[in-house]
Amino acid sequence: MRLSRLFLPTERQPPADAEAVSHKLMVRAGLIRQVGAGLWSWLPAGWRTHERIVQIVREEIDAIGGQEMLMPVMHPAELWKKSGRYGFPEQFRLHDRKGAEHVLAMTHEEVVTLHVANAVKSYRDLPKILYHFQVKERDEPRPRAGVLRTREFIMKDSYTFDRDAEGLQAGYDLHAQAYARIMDRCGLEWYEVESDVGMMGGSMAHEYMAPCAAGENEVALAPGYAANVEIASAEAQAVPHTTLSGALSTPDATTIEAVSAAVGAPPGQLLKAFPIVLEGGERVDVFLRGDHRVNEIKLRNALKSDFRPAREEEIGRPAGFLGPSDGVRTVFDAAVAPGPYVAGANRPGEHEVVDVPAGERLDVRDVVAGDTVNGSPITVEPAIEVGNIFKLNTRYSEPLGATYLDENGKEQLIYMGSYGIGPARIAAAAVEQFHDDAGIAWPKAIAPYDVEVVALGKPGTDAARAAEDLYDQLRTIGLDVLLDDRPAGAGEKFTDAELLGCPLRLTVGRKSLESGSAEAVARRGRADLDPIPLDAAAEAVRERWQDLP
RNA sequence: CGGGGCGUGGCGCAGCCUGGUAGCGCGCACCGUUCGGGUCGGUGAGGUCCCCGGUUCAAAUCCGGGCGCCCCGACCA
Repeated sequence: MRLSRLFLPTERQPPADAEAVSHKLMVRAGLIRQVGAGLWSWLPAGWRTHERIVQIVREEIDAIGGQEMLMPVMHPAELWKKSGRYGFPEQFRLHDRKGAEHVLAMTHEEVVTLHVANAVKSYRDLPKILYHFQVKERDEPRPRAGVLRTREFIMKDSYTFDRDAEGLQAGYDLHAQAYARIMDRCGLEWYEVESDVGMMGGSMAHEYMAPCAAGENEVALAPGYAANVEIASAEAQAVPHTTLSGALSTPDATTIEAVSAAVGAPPGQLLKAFPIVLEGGERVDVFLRGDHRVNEIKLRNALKSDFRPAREEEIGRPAGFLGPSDGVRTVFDAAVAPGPYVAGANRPGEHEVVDVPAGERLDVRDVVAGDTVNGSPITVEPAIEVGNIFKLNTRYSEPLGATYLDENGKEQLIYMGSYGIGPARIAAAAVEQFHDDAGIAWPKAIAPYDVEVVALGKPGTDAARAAEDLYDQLRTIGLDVLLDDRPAGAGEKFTDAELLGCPLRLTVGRKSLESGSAEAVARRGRADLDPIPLDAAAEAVRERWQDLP
């Protein structure tokens, strides 16, 4: 492609409101443009990257037996009512001219299950892996960071259909393998982490996380261990017990910090109260060490019930001075070692030292850096979720009637899994992970173009002709080449090339022609490579190419 | 949903407080110059100042309402 003809509007300055690196650079490099909140266009060069990622995903899902198809974005609302997923705040709803209700697809479990329910009759039809790349519409409360969190985005979603849990496990494992290959081929740094399955059913889930500063998730990492902090579990660092005893006057001290200061004990020697009401109405007081935070997802999972914070009148004791009490079910976090703690005295203005007995514990706290897993301290890093795999079991086959007849002619529910990947997020994550002050440094598998040839000197000069010739040579060996043939200065061309971030830059100019070569620079690290002899360019470039990241 | 901020040529901004013919840098067009890190000089095009209403002789500027966008937090089944 000739840069003189490419629609690649680069900007010297980033959008004023951009915060994330990928947001700034992708806009500046002319890859994406905003249309509205969480609504983005992909310009030609950006779309090339998107489609290269798509192709990698396609090849790997095909390789595990996936069959590509396409399902619509607009669905009859009835289908979602049937599955019990109608009316989420994130769901776009609309009416057609006859007044019939429709929704825009947030995902495609309902539709794919509908087809399978209608078409699959026998165990002989199973297993199946079906997938498509399709637009998802989610009315996010807060779209952000360019293409990282949008209201409309393309997702590869695949679905496995199996006769039982073992079959599902096999499909799940296949996807885990495919995902690992996809992440590697895309050149990302990534982790597979355990994740929460949510309230909508399912029994196992993993997320594929690309660590980077703009990440919205946090992952806890230790040798051999990786988990979303939403569910991460680790051994807390021990703290010595308090040496205080008896009643302590703590007027107005209703926060951990205030109590800690008032009694002269570090937060870890305090008990923090978290009064809640379970779904069924039961009151529970959860107590954690004062230096820990409650993790509502872990708490919900541990209690096997949704809950809400208790209102003051339901607590019946002065909020801010809560301690263990006989009248209420009491739960201690796993990090609360038996022994004395400073806790609320259940009277205003007073705390007291209470002895927490040994007994049942639930792990309901957020892990923090320095906690240990198998003796190794964990770190907590921000990361972007670029993919997830999820065991649905019979969550959708049941309401939508997806069943088959087994060998005994007995009707059985189909076991399902669902597996998503966001190509846009992979692209943004790659930018986040691989950039420098000058711009993007794409992994070679997903760069908009493989090589950018920079032609220096005026059109019609020897250098310009040599650049054209090099451009032709490289294209004949199957490389995607961008030729900067614009009538612009060298500085402008180099600056734009570095912004766009193609992995290999070849410069042809008066200087390089003296030795009959093109200068070669690897974008990653801006490293000078051996020059490319122009009379045997194809071979030499092929060689350099292999070593590029 | 809570908090904060912004809306003025394509991009980045000033002007608003204190009302009086809309400005700067970059970009763009043309001419010349330069031609290996955004060269230099000249000429020029381009704006419903987010929208509606009000105050006023006069509103980008003051007042009221609305819309849009961004950031932080909550949320993200």
